[in-house]
Amino acid sequence: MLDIRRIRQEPEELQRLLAKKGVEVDFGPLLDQDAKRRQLLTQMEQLKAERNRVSQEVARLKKEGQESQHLIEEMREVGDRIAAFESSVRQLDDDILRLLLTIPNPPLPDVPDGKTSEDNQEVRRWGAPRSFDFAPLPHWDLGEALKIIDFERARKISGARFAVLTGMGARLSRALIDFMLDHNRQRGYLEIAPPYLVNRDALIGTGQFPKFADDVFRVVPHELFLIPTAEVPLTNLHRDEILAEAALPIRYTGYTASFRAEAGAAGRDTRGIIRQHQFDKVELVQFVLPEESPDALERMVADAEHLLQLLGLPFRTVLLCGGDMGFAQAKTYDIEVWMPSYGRYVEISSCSNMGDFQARRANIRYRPSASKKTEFVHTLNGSALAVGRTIAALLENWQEPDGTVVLPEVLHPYLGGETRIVPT
RNA sequence: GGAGGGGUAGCGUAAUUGGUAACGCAGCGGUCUUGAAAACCGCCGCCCUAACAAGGCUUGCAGGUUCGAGUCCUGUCCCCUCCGCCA
Repeated sequence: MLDIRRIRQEPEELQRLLAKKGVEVDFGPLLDQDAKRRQLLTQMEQLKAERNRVSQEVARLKKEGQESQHLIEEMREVGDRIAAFESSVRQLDDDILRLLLTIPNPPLPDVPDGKTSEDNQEVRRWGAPRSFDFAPLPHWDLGEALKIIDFERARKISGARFAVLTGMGARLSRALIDFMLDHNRQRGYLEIAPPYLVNRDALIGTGQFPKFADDVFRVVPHELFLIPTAEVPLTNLHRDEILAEAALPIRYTGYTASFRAEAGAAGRDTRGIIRQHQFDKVELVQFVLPEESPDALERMVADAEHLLQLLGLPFRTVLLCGGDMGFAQAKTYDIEVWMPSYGRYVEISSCSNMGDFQARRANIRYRPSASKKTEFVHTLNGSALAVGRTIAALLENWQEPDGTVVLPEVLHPYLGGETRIVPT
């Protein structure tokens, strides 16, 4: 959420930055309502000050046994006027908040211009796509041949965009989660196991609501929502809290299933496990001092990249252009893994600096030791990594001509010493 | 799901028939001290403001009654205990 004071002070600059995301915003109505609200607020507070003063006077007169009826009648009328102001101010508050919640986070100045993923900037490349001397299979065919992914039965029990992992598929998934969590913990993140169902305020806090409610599964009649990412519960852990400066940075990692309705993604990635309604992910979330968030983002990307290096999966890292960024992000790096079936790099992690955007929505602050005033922290999040896509990448990149799949060494301890997946 | 008890600043506790939130601890700053402790003084919820002054708001949340609500009324959320159910 944008700071209304900043909108007052530099609306043109904000409009210029938001244009990088391809968003045109007219702050006019918002600023009008803001000005009106502050004017009404002042008048209301003056009346309240009078009422407080006279009420004290009434108490004093009563104690002394003196008549106070005329004051009470006077204040009854003042009370009615206050009530009228209150309802106007409340209405304006609601309107202003509703507008603010729909304005995206302006990108940081070093975010490149551009409209689509074509305009993203590649910043790094690691490993090289393998050249196969046989015809490699896509992971959906491999998964069925190895009997480790069952799409048929998933369709039966749940529908499209679901998968059942079987045998070594399920074990590989569990091993990856374990491996990723251990790795992240060793790099300074505290492991968290959060709820998968959250309330509306949590989703407003991280930015999914109110604008992207259609992408989230809603559990009626409880008004709870299935998390679209662990970012939601992890970031909201500190909603409405004032953190000690000494406690920062706070780094969390957590495994959860994630649930996305994928509204508007019809026809994309329909085969395989790249895009599912339910998928596993290990997430990183950080709360940091504002001045430290740029460095924290670089470090977070390196943490996620390191996992891919250990797994021996070729990847490239791209800095997203404004037009390809999400609603709440101030700066985003995507890490893309080489996916032979696609013949290109595919997103396997997205790491973002959210600036104070989520902190304002979720009211996450800290108290700088130097000053009395509280400040908003900066939040960051990133996947490390998306488990389903990692499985797909491992199967495709490490398949052998005989139909088996070689498992990277780092996973052997997590798989009881198994070194490859063989057909059963 | 049912019954009962509870929610006041980081923690622990106050507040007369309704009269405008008090105290202790912790924390921060200062005095004193070689340093520390102790003692003493100040600060120690939020908003508005460039900042100040002034003012407003704040007893889980949202309403209501009232000149005035921590206190009375309604709804709701959360926590605890017991019963029921349950992995």
